[in-house]
Amino acid sequence: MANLKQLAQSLGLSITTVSRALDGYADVSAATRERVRQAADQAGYRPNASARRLRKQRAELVAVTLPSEPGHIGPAHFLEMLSGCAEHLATAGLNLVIAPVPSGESELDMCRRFVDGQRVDAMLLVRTKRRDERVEFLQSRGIPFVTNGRTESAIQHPFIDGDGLSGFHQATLRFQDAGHRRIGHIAGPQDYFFAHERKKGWEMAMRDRGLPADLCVEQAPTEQGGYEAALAMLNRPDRPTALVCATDEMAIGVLRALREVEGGDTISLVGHDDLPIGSFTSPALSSMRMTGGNLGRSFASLLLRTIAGEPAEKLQELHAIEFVDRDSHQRSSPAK
Amino acid sequence: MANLKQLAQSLGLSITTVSRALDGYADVSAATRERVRQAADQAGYRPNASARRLRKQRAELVAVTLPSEPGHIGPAHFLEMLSGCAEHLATAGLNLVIAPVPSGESELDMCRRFVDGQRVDAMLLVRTKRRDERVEFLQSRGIPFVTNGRTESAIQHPFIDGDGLSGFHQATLRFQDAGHRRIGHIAGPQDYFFAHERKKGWEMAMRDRGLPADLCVEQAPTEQGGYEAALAMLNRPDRPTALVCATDEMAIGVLRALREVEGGDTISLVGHDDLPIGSFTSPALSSMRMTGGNLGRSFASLLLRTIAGEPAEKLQELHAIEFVDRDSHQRSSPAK
DNA sequence: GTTGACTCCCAAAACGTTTCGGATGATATT
DNA sequence: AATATCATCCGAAACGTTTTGGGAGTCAAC
Repeated sequence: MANLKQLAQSLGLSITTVSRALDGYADVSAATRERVRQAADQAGYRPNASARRLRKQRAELVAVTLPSEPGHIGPAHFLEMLSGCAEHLATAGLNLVIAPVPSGESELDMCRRFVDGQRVDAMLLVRTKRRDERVEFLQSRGIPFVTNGRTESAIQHPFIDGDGLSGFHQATLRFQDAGHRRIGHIAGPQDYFFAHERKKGWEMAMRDRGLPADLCVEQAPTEQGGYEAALAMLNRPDRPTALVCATDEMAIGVLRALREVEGGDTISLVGHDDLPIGSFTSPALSSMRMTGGNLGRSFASLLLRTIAGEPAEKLQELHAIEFVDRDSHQRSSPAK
Repeated sequence: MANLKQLAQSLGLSITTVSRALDGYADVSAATRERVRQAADQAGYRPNASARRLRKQRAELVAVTLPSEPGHIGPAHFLEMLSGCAEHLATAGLNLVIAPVPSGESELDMCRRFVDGQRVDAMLLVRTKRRDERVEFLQSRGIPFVTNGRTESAIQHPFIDGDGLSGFHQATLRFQDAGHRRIGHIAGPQDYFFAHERKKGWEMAMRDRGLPADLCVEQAPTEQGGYEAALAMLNRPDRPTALVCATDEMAIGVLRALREVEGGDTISLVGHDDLPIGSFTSPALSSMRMTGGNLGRSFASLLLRTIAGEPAEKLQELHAIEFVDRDSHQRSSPAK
């Protein structure tokens, strides 16, 4: 409501002094500072955001791009992560704006809009592709950004990622140790870094034991995708006895397929992401998850540090994957 | 990168003319307009957002408050709704910022921060309570806002809501028509408007047929809450034969309880929200959903219209509820 | 009584845009 | 030939803040 000029006038002080008093500068006497603070409190004064942003040449905003895949925007806990991120950013005076890609516009155009209009101080990119044009653009412009998931970019950039390769490697080995030989992989779209990495982990484990890595179907990372991929795979004569699934959402679709095909209830399954819903499926879904605590907070911290100018090399977090043992990974001993 | 001054200089024009040319005013000749546009395009010029916001006294931002209930932020499709809203707002030059409530701060303080700092042109409130202090505050300040869910506020305000009372009334009647007499309700927290409304619908239907409305347990609107509520209700001697559940998430918890108690597989169940996951549970979850198409887009439209000054009375949408028949609502004929 | 240090305060510029109120010629009207 | 009309353009103010570069006054030291 009120602005600095009015506040200054009512106090018989200059705008400068009021501004500096509120910012706690030492060159205003303690008495005046207190008097100003009281008046500001009482008037409910808050500095006008646009004016400060203009003057300080900072947008006080960070944008997160939302993928526009039809009907699917990311795992169910994604919003929770964003919320944590926004909350932590807010302590530094930054707000988080969500930036879905409008139909008819590319993700690149959207980044451009935000960057060239100086609407943001940094960006958060999710669902990175192996070769990601958003990353290339932001690097060329020198805008700070952090990605959720690595890329194959030649230039380093800050990221947080789970070590999906190791995770899927280990998970596949576990199935092998339990006696499984025909272990299938329900893969996500291979242009996504995470999906490619998880598939490589599975492949590596199969090769480790001299087994063929041929039971693989690629599909959209959704319940429906998992369902369709599983149906396709289970109709093969060399049907797998265990499935390693790129995401929990796909795994939930797989569960449905397992209920529908004969003998499906003997097939073991593990997903990835540890969605809360996993405890409530039937059978309860075994899964994997990234270690490392509050993800949103970590993103916020990385964003703040990259804005502050820390080098990318120090802002890369690769977290180990841990297993979440529930029921679906040991439904029966593998036949033959 | 470039600003108006540089652009004007390089064209040998005044700042005024360049600005007006880009905004398509009629008092700059077609030839100059074209010349300016070309130069602007080529320089990748975008007006500085902060400067425009300051000058136009508009924040070009809308904030949506995120509930801070521990571990739960809303139904799984909530982000999708936000994305649709953000996308539509963007066509009017507005961005959507997400505003989680920091720990130690009330939702009210948060609204205050946004409003008094003139950081937003409007707010979107979700998970409204029957008596909602955020609503009261925004009304007192005269800031445009739209709510997801009605309130009991004496003053009208724009909202979008589903007619939960009718929906739950109808659903309960359907169970009665199928022969059920003991129909329970798994209720959400009653200070939420939607939860209260849904319970009233169930109660009304029970009373319609002279049945007691005593089989009701209130719990957190989460899978866990539904699970616990169901366990409590199923251990009663007068165990229900059918359950009407305030949300799908609670219903998914109920499904788990039904698997764990003896005879649980004969109990019918319906939820509300039509989460995508409902097709993939076992049994597939019958549900209800609000009619009315793209919810996010509707919110955006209401927000724009209330910012434009349309009266609240014209900005209230109460949508009918439709049923989504899958398997869980007819698991067996009711015993006795 | 001059100098220097120190405390407290302020005028003015700057951030980049939009917009108000003309100014300047050229053309049409009387 | 004077006047009105029109098409183009522009200077300057304004939005509300932060920050630069002092200015005035007090006090102590020389």
